[in-house]
Amino acid sequence: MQIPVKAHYAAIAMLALAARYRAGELVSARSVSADHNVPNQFLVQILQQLRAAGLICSSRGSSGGFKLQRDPETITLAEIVDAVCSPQLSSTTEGDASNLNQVMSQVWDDVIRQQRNQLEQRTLQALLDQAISQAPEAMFYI
Amino acid sequence: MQIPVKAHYAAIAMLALAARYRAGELVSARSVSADHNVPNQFLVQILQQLRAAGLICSSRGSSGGFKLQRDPETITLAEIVDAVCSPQLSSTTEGDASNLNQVMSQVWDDVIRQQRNQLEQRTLQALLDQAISQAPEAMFYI
DNA sequence: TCATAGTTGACTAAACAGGTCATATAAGTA
DNA sequence: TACTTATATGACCTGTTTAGTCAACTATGA
Repeated sequence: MQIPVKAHYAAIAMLALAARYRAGELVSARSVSADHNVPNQFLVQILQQLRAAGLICSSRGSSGGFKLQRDPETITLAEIVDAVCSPQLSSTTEGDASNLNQVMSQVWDDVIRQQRNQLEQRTLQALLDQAISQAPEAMFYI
Repeated sequence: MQIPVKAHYAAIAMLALAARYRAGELVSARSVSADHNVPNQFLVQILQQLRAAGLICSSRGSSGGFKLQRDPETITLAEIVDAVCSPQLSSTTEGDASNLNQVMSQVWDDVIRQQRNQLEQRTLQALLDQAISQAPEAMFYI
């Protein structure tokens, strides 16, 4: 019932890439970690997972970096979280004896499902728009 | 983003006590763990935390046990979860440089807050009613 | 060629999850 | 009083996850 820092960093990185998406620019891991205060090596690990999930792609060499694979409108927060968080195996709710067990399992499932809905309803573009609207000097901090 | 089993057990125990609340009966830890398939020693630990939180009280000796401190209508799932889960210190969101950090912090806070609302809106009595309505042989399984 | 930047894999310290065990203490019952 | 049931408390344990770090390798543009 707590958001992993890893998911936070992943979202920040995706937003940083989204900000440069229209321009078609590559963004380096180093610049993201410097601009947004994310531990560099940890970020690298996270970016690899985002790449493995097909959300971003990369190119090497000097002036290499990362960019989004798809339009920010089509990427949801749920996908980002899924890419960097554990498999989240569904609670099997096996041979419970009592019906209290069953009722509570239903309740927890419902809570989890509603939370997931929230993540699915937020697109990267919407988050970016929110960030831009809150930036004091427009694009300066992004 | 996963419900601890500890919270599940705590809710089961509270429901078991709620079922006997009107009759004013004490319920032993042993009977709860036997009826609902909860590890006994672990349950004892959980019951102590619920007592420390003021949700239940206990009496010792043979034919001792536990009972609710308040009416099931006034106890929410949020209180139960809080009683057995870690302090959940609010994310301080300290000196973040970028506004992407700020925006994402807001988003996570919102997600957490909505989840909490869900837990606050479910009273122990409502859960008990749900369990009773789903029991094949009425009170037999409770 | 050489600095830059992504790729890969191993490693670690600390916290948390999900418990168990042993012992002490209190209270009802015979 | 002795016995038994049941709560009270604290230490302990195993495995997994979190939040990282380190080192070595590979590709590529200038």
